[in-house]
Parts: sequence; C-alpha cells; structure tokens
Amino acid sequence: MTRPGSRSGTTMNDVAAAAGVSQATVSLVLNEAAGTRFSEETRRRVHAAAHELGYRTNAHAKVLRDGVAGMIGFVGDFVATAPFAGKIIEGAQARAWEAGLLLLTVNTGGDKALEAASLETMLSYKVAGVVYAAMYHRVLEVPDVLAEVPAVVLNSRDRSGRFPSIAPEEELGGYTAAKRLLDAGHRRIAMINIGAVDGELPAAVGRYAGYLRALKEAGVHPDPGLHRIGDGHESGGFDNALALMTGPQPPTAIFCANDRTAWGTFQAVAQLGLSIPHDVSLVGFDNQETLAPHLRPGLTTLELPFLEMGRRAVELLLGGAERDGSTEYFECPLVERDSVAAPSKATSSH
Amino acid sequence: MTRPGSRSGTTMNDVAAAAGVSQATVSLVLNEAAGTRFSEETRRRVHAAAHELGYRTNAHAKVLRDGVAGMIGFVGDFVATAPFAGKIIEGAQARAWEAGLLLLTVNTGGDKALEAASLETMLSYKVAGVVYAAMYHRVLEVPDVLAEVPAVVLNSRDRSGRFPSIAPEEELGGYTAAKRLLDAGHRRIAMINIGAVDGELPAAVGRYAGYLRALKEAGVHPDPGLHRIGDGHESGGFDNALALMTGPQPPTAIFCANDRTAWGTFQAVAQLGLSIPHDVSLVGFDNQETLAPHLRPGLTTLELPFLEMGRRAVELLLGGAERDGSTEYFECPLVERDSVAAPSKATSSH
DNA sequence: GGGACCGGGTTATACGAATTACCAGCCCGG
DNA sequence: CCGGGCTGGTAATTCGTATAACCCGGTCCC
Repeated sequence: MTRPGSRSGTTMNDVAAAAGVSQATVSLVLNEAAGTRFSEETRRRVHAAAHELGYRTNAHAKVLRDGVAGMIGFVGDFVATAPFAGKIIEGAQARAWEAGLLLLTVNTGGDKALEAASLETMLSYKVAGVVYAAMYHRVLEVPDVLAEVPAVVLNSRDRSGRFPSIAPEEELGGYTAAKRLLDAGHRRIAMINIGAVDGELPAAVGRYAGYLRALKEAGVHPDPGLHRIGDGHESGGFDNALALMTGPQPPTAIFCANDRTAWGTFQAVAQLGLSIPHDVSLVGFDNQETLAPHLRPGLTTLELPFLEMGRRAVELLLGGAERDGSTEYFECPLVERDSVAAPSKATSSH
Repeated sequence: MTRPGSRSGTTMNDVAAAAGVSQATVSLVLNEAAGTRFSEETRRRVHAAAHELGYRTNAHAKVLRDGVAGMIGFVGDFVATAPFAGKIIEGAQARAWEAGLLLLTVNTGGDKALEAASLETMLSYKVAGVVYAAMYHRVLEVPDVLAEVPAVVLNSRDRSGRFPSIAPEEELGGYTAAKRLLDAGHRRIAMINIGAVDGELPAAVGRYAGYLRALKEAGVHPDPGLHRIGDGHESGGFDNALALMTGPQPPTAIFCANDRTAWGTFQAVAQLGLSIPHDVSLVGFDNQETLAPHLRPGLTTLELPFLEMGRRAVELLLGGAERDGSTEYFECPLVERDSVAAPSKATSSH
C-alpha cells in the first residue's frame, strides 16, 4: 500500500540522485526558475524522479533561506469558538489561501498568558503578519510584541492607535434599524440595548446613537423610558420586552440591539399572547444565521459583515506599507424578513 | 518606542557577539542543555544579551535541524465556522498547547481541492500530526496522503479503517433520551429524526436504534407513525411536530434528534396553543449552547462532548504508536432542564 | 613529574532548499 | 587558431540552530 518514497523525508538530494543530476538542477527545474535552460530530457527525468519518490519541499528549509513564512497568525479571544463569529475566520482564511498562505490559529479564551506565549511562538515561526481578532466590538489593548510584525485589529479598535483596525459601522446600523421602523409608520419605538451606553461597548453606544439620530431626523422625541439596557442575551430581551409590553404605553416597535435579545423578545411577546409583527414590529442586529432566519416570523435584522471583515484584515496585512492606526468601518446591510409591519390602528395597552 | 533589537532578525550569532562568547555557548546556555557546565558569569552575560537584543529562536532553523515541527494540522469541513462545533477546536487546541504545540487550521468548506492543497502545505511544514475533523458524524473517505503522518479522524469514522476515529456514542444517546421519557411515565413517544435511517448518517441511525431499544426494553411497541424524518433544521422540527400533534393520536412526548429540531417543535407547540412540558414533553440532542438553555422552558437534551473529543484527538496524535483504525466512542451525558414532565391525565387530541 | 581528569568553553558540521558564480564543451567568425 | 557566445549544466554558499567532537590550562594523585 505504501507508495515508494512516501515515508517522510525525501529531499532534493534524493531526487537529484535518482535523476542523475545535481541538487541545484532539481531546485531550478522544479521551481521553473526564470532564465535557466535545461534540456527537455533532463526536466522530464527530474519531474519523474520527484513524482516517483513523492518529493515534497521542506517548507522550513525554504523559509529559513527566504526569510518569511507562508503563514499568518490569527489570534482571537473567543472567535474560533463563538457560535456566530466563524465567518470572520472563514473570510480571513479564504483571503489568506488566495495568497497561498495558511492560518496559524489560536483562540486564547481571554487568557493573557496563553496569548503572550502563542504570539511568541507565532513570531518565532516568522508569520507574515498577525490578525488580532475579538469576538465582540470593543476598544482593546494590543500586546506590544505585535509591533514587530504587520498586525491588524479585527472587529475591535486598538486603543493606542498604533494598528489599523476593522470594525462594523454601528451608528449607521442603529440608524438604519430605527429608520426602517419609522418608515413603516412607527412612532413609539423602543430599543433594548445590549449594554450600557456610557462605556466601552461601541456596539451599544453606536447603535443607540444611530437610533437617536433617526428618531430626531423624523421629528420624534425619544422617550427615555423606551430605551432599556439588556445584557445581550436572550434573557435580557425577554425581561425587558415583558416590562415594555406590559407598561402603561407599550411601544409599537422594538429595535433589539442583537438577535439574541430579539429572540428573547419573541418569547416574551408569545407569552403575552401577542403576535409579531401585528402587535409589535421588531428589528434585530447581527443576522445570526442560526437564529434570525428560523424565528417565526423571520427576523428583519442587520447583518454583521464578518466574512468581508475577515477578508479585509488579511488584505491589509498583505498590503503591508501604510501601518497607520486608522479604523476601517464596514457597513451592516439590512436583511429584510417578516418581523416588521405597519403599526395596527388600536394603540391598545393590550 | 521601538525597543532595542526588536527588529526582526536577531540571531544567536548576534547574541554571541554581544556576550563575547560563541554561538554554541549561546545555544547550550539558553537551552539549558543537560551535562554542560558554564560559569555563572557566562550564563548571566548570555541571558542578558539575549534579553537586551530581544532574541527569539527561529523556529524554522530549529525544525530543519530537529526534523519535526511544533505544529499540528487541523483540517475540517466546516468545523471552524459551524455555530456549535467550536468546542471541538477549543478542546484540540487546549490539548495541543499543553504539549507546546500550535494548531495550523484550515476549514475546507467541503472543497476537495482546497483540502488536498492545504494538506500538502501542512505536510511540507512537517506537522506533528493531523486531525481530520467533520462537522457532523458520518463515515468518510480520508485522503491517502494522511497515511504519511499520524492522523486521527474526529467526529466521524474512517471508511477504510486505516485511521483511529473518535465519535459520539449515538445509540446510547438515543437510548438515554427515550429512557428519560419512559421513566417519566410516557408511552406514546415520538421521534423526529434528523435524516433517513437507511444510509450513512450514524447520528440518525444510532439515535433511532437507541430509541427503539429503550422502547422495547420497556415493553412498549413502537408505533411506526411516530417516527418521522426531519432535515435537522428548525423547519424539520416545526413541520413534523405540527403533523404529529394534530394527528389522530398525538404523542405525549417527543424525542428530537437534535436541538434545532427541538426548537422547531417548540415553535409548533406554541403555535398550537399547547405548552411544554404540560401538554408534551421534549428531549433534544446536542446541548447547543446558544439554544438549549435559552428556550422556555429550558430544553432537556444530550450533550455532545466536543471539548473532550477534541482533546482526545490530539492526545491520540501525541501518543503515536498504535495506529489501528478502531473508533473510540464518547458518551453523551444527559443535561436536565425543564422540558420533561409526567404525561398529563387527559389524552386529549388537543 | 607525568598521566588522568575536570572545568569551561570552542570548532565544525548537518539539516534542505535557493541562488550565484562558474565551468566545460561546442560552434562560429575572423 | 583564437576568442566570443551559447548550451547545459554543477559547485559552493547561505539561512539559524543543535550537538558531537575536541581543546586548553590547571589540579590531583600516585
């Protein structure tokens, strides 16, 4: 069964010996080096021998000589294991592969020691660059050691401003969501946020700012009681939606700052015997593929363009050069489904 | 800002020059090679110089000399991007890191050409082994090239029997699920499967077999009408649950062969105005973390032990040696939540 | 006082591929 | 008959590390 030479370790010297030529000839022929001339017969023999022996180039020897490896480091906090962020890796990997590069992946789980150690290891492997990715959009500290290679911060922003960053355009997303509901005719539009708007959660801050802007632009005075702080999970949506819908003046529409929150809202609405979108319209955020399309009715939401963001991160790495610490923002497109309708006439307090 | 020597490329020779010793001395001191003796003063100078210059070993040079790299290849079809299988990578990576190894990850998205090419690249990097992972449990063809290194099939089984495989114990899982419902007092127990039981879907086949075994053991004659073939998605659960619950003799309990199917069932049950677990009890499968705990009521389900399976795969690789093509099965523990209760007295046809 | 031994290092080589410089033979022109 | 150019290659060097082999000066012991 074992093909001849399939045991690890066939080198160019072996091929050279089998073909009756020198190692240099093998190298030149196999790499089709420019400006060299070998007879057809020699090329044939070299290729035949290489094939016969199952020759495979030793990447380490090559890197040692050439200086840079065909690998890109990808370190994330939870990206690899997060249920929805897989696309971010998929995009990065796809772009890397187009350039013939492989991804050396580590997800640290937030462990700083592991992070430091794996970065060291990556650098010792002479990676062509490092993508430093975060599961959710925030402002973070980038390890100093990344200054030694091309590095890009993905789905977050570098506090120090040393590295280029890639992040979703939260404010525009929030604006688009609210505008969609306004355009449908709603005026009492609640927002269940995924965290406080004071701090370092650009998603919460930005989406809220966009929501406010859309309201103001439409001449709607925002009711502070309609903005609620959830926790980003299903339960945050459930509890807040329950409170909103059983309050004195329930909203006719709710913008949930992420899809999980929207899901909780679905469950609360169902529990109250109300229906979506008849009694209340909903817009989510994230377009989480395991959730948004499968809710009944399907959830209208904004898509986080993770695939493109991942691609772009690697693209920036490959481009090299610039290295300014500016942030590139990605627009989140609206994905229409069936959770938005015009408000019903009766402004019932159920 | 740039620390001295932080420019890539400090070698042992630089350190040696700075410390006034030979390159060999640097190597021996830094690696604390056994059986060598250097004065405290020399060691100090070497360490100081290495630190000062920001020396970092060149992994490629080391691998070239030593023959084997500190990397493990991980190739999966969709594992990296699947919403629930992240744990499988997390486990593999954790175990690898304990051995000081990094994961070289590729998810092929089912593209055989990409798969072949990335395996070639991985082998050229002299990976210590390869984990060949699948998103869902099936019997698959393993590329021949993997015979050249230690390799393990993860979350699937190798058809050829050449490689050790790791898979969940489906039959026992199905048995446990059904038994949980039987123990609660149910007799009319439906199963919504995730695919046909004729073919190459061990999850569908095994879980069904376990379900049948539990029924028979309890003296319950299985009603063929209660076994329905879904598609593994939410809609498969929804449609089939609707059909079951509106049929002439609805079941008092349903075993859904995965959590997404269970979710669809939740939505169907809600639509019918029924409640879980009062009108019908449910057991799922997968313990999908974004789903099962957040349903209302929480879903009782079986957990796929992906973390342990991932760990074990790397463990087998590191162990080396054996290399028989046997399959190691992992038990799926029951996770109790609140979707199971005793059947209500009234055998209402709703 | 001469060999054995030990502390404290150094020299040289190998790993596998890429690349530069060179070389041998042949043909051709003048 | 000598030099130049072309064809078809080869020899030697480089990358950075690990390690086996060796070396030198001083002690100790008989």
